[in-house]
Amino acid sequence: MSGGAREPGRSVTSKVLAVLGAFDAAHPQLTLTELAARSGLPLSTTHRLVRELEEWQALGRAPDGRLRVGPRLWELGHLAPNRLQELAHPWLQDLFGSTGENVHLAVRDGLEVLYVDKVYGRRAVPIVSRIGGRLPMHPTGVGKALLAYEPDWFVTSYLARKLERPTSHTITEPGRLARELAAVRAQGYALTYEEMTPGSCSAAAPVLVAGRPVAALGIVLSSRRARELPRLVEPLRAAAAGIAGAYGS
Amino acid sequence: MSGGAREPGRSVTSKVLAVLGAFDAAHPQLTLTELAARSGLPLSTTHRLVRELEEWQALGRAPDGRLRVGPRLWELGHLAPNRLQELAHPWLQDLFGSTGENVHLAVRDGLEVLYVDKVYGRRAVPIVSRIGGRLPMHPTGVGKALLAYEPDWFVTSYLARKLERPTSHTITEPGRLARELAAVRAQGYALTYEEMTPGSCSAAAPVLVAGRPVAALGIVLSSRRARELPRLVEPLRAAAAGIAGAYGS
DNA sequence: GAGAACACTTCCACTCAGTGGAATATTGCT
DNA sequence: AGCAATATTCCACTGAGTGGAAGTGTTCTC
Repeated sequence: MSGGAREPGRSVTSKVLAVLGAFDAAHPQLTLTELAARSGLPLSTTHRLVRELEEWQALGRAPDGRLRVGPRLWELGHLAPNRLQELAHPWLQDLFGSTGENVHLAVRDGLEVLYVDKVYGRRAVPIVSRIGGRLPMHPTGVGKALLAYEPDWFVTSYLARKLERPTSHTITEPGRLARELAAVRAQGYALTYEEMTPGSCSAAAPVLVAGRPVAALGIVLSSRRARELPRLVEPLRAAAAGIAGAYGS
Repeated sequence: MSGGAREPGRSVTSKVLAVLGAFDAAHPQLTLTELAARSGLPLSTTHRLVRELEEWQALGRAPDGRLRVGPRLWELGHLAPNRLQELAHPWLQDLFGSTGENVHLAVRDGLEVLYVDKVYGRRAVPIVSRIGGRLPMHPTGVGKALLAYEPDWFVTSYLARKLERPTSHTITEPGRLARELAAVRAQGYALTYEEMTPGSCSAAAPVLVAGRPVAALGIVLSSRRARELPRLVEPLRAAAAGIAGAYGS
């Protein structure tokens, strides 16, 4: 038999979405073969879909010929209204203006933090967070700030899993992490030291609206400057409170 | 006959893209009926596609139930690597820091400017440009800065069309616009006064790499403060030159 | 430079997923 | 309530989509 019998029960739309969904922060560019493997589709099917998506500029090519998200999706993505970001951005900007440090805003999405906005200047420490990117909660400042205000059942189930350990400073022992979160709740902000990336440390404060952690505001600097963090906590909390006030109304 | 004969010659993928493409800056949210009309698809087909796209969070719902671009596309869009933005952002940030004014970066795409980045603070004048948005070239500062450095044939064909006239200050008379562009080229920057939006004025400088206008950097303020523009031109040009230097290498 | 390993592209007979007009349900407005 | 606009479901028909296999190009290694 030469003709292909179609695999039953899968819509074309879902295949298009599988192709798009194969791209993520860890795999921003892929070869056709990788894309086929990641989307679970036969190579020839992937090839045809890619060609159409490329024609529409939904996908593009990196200089080396690998596939990546194209300009049309970039444009489309920016159409998604994001009330939180629009409203919070001026505060991030102010905070950046008064401190000169990397500032970012994140929300919880599932068991991860999703970065929603980021402001950085010329002499920024290179940091891992990028807008639209995701990181686990327990090694990040914003993650801890958010997690500390989640209900107990959520925290318990979060801690019950095997926790990733990106650096040797990452706290993964459930008891210690639980105590850490209690401290965050008590003082109203979280601190990290090289728990996610060697060489950087951070402070973060939750944006609490009616007691619910709708977002967290974080500030990141080189770990050599860790002792400057305490000075930054007050402006950080003030900005977080400002965002909370604006968001609540 | 009750069953639908399929319209021949159109792939499902193209229909999915037609649905997504129906959203633009002028129509960020649509009802199902509007969406069907804009994408040129039958209502029932649109409905089925929308349901799948919604399930995958490629589309979402506004509070009033209208459809809009969903979080998954927002996330996907941010994966599109944008070398220009990443590299230029620190300069916009610096420029904002030293002036406190709205700053944005745009490229030419076809006959329009496409806004690639924007930095604004708490007391920003509300301006029309938004990241991912498009505007015509002749009424905007960045548009004029870009157009002035395009080859003659391009400018001629641009001016030959009927030009939109968003405000009474918009220059649409081809001869006058051509002279304006010559002046821009002579002085190295463009100025506007209420040509796009009543109440705002702007200055813009091209980012020239090997003589080609790869982008333009603009600064926008309330038109009541138009006389402050000249002071801003030098830092603006310096930042544009900095971006050009970084981009060229 | 022969040969292998890999990545990409094209081909084509088979068949079921997608189709869209019409019927029905829901919502909003007067 | 009565009407209009909008959203959702239904279903018989069929060609668009399918994917294995063969063909082409590119990049290694020996």
